[in-house]
Amino acid sequence: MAREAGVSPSTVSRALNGTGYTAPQVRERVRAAAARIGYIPDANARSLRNRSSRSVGVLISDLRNPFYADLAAGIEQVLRAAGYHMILVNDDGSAEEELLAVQTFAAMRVSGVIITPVSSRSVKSLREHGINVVQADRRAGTRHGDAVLGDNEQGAELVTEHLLALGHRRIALLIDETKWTTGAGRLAGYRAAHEAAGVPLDEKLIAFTTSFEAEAARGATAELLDAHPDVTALFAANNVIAQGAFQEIQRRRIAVPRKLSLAAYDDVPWMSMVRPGITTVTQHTVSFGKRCAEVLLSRLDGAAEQEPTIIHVQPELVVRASTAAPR
Amino acid sequence: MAREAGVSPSTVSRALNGTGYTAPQVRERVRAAAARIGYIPDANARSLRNRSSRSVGVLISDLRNPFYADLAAGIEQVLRAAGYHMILVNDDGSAEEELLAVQTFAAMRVSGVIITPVSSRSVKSLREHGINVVQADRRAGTRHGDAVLGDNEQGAELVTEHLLALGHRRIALLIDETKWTTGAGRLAGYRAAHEAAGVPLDEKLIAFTTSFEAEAARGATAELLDAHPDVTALFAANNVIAQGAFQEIQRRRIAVPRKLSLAAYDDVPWMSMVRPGITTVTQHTVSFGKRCAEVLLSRLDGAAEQEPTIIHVQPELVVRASTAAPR
DNA sequence: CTAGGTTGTGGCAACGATTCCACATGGCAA
DNA sequence: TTGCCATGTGGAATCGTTGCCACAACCTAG
Repeated sequence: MAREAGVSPSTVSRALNGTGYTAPQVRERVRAAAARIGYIPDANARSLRNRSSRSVGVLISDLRNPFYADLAAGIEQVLRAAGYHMILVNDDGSAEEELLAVQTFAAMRVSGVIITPVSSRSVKSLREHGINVVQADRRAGTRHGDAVLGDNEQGAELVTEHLLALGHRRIALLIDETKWTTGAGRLAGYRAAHEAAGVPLDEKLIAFTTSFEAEAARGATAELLDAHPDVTALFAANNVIAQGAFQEIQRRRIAVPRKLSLAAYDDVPWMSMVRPGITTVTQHTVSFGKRCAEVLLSRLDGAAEQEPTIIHVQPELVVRASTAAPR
Repeated sequence: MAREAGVSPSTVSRALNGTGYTAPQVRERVRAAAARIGYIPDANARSLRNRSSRSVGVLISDLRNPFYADLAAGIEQVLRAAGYHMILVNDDGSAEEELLAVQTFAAMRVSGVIITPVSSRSVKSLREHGINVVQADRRAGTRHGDAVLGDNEQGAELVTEHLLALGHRRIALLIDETKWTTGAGRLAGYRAAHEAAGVPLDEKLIAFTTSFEAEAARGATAELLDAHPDVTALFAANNVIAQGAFQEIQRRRIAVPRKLSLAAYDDVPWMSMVRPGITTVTQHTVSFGKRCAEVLLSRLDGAAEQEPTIIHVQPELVVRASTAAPR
């Protein structure tokens, strides 16, 4: 390239990047030569020299789950606009895969990582490598560092309050885990709403699913309905569980909301397509993703040693037709 | 790192990569030192030296569309297992964004790109930069090079045959574009099935939507139903159009399939959640994505100058409850 | 006329890993 | 003893870019 333009490599660099002195006609000559031979500066050489790349690692659990897909879509949109690109890795909820991805990101000298963490080891490991981390949606172990989180407790409280206000007294909670801050928060909100309303809570109405699959949630719903026929409302703690619950309810031809109310957490497309539409809590997932990317970018821009940014995304109750007063 | 292990950089490289001679105890010493200081080889330096990276660019139109999300999920799964990682870029169906992404990929010296192409320029540009390209789902302009495609003509024929066999004679086609091979193929299949059945086709029943949004499809559906009340079946040429059509049908409280049959292309979750379930053509999208990655990987492995691989994924009709004989 | 500043360019080292080549050591056969 | 091969290690060049430094040309003020 330097040969093609008849100048030194230094001058090429200055001309193309606009740093330092360059005579206008030389700059033009270099530009013309670059266009002529289709020259594109090598990003690897640049990263090597600068000790940082324009890449950001994004580590999520399951791209097929619309929640994560929307999150990634929001992240990518903001990163792309800022001239970064996204290395996307699915960890399938596995801590081992997550650690492997961390290795990869470290090797690539990414300028940051946005992660829906599975284990705290990965987050710790990233920090040890001096990589900026933004935890998205939930936090694993560590209480510090940048994070963009939903207010799970408040969201679950909104749903539960809504059901209690309709007159429900036997409200079951279907949930997959409570180790993560998401599950723990939603459970806490469910409890808090009962407490606030002075309604006693039957612990047996908290049903745990055995895996992250919708099919497991369907099974759990079946067991719950068999064991407690007096339940009048079901609160599914995420979109996958809601799917399983909905399928089981459909299979049994239970009239919703006449015989049973159903509410969910996270708004995904099928919830507004089915009849009755599902009452749920939306977290505006695409904007959620955008916020994550913005927090990371401002960390990259600004002085590294700022206070950690913790953003709480406001959950919002979307009332549809799947919830009504019990008979 | 070389200092830490007390050996030369050359030896570190040989020990860690297992290339050339290395004494077992030295190899062990190097490994131990690497583990002790958390050493991870710099991928940029490696890529610079090797003139190739372990990255693959993936360029899709819209991550929020479950078709693309599933495709990307399949691709990522196979790439990750093979030690590659995925740079994911959304082009929002814009040729400009697509070209920008091509620049990025070229700069990164990715070992290949998997693309659902918008314009043929991008594909040509990638080839000119000596980058391996696999076209996924559709082809833009160029007829050669590796590709993994659905058999759109056959898929559309399956749907149309199914409707014709049920006795429908006024079958409308809702479609967004016919410039891409997907749209063109589906239109051709719709025509071919009519031809084969000897049923005359009313060209006015082919309705074009004005954008890629579901809302546009809803509008197009409304106009179509107003203009041609004698239509007994609707064939939506993709999942987004199907969503718009379904919403309009729901809004009008048209009884499906009693008064109107509805069929779609591509199977996405809501289609099996709603009642009646939507009859559609599945392309097994996740496997579709896996195939794309496999084709690329074998191109990277094998001699570069092999014949182009063209894979046609077999479409499959999924009959659900949204289609029935007309009254 | 000279000193010092401004503008513009090239040379060189460095980033970190790889790979060829040179070279050292030791064993073994002639 | 000499020569050769196998084994193992280090040195140096290289990949492409950047940024510091030196230096050259020219201008301007004293």
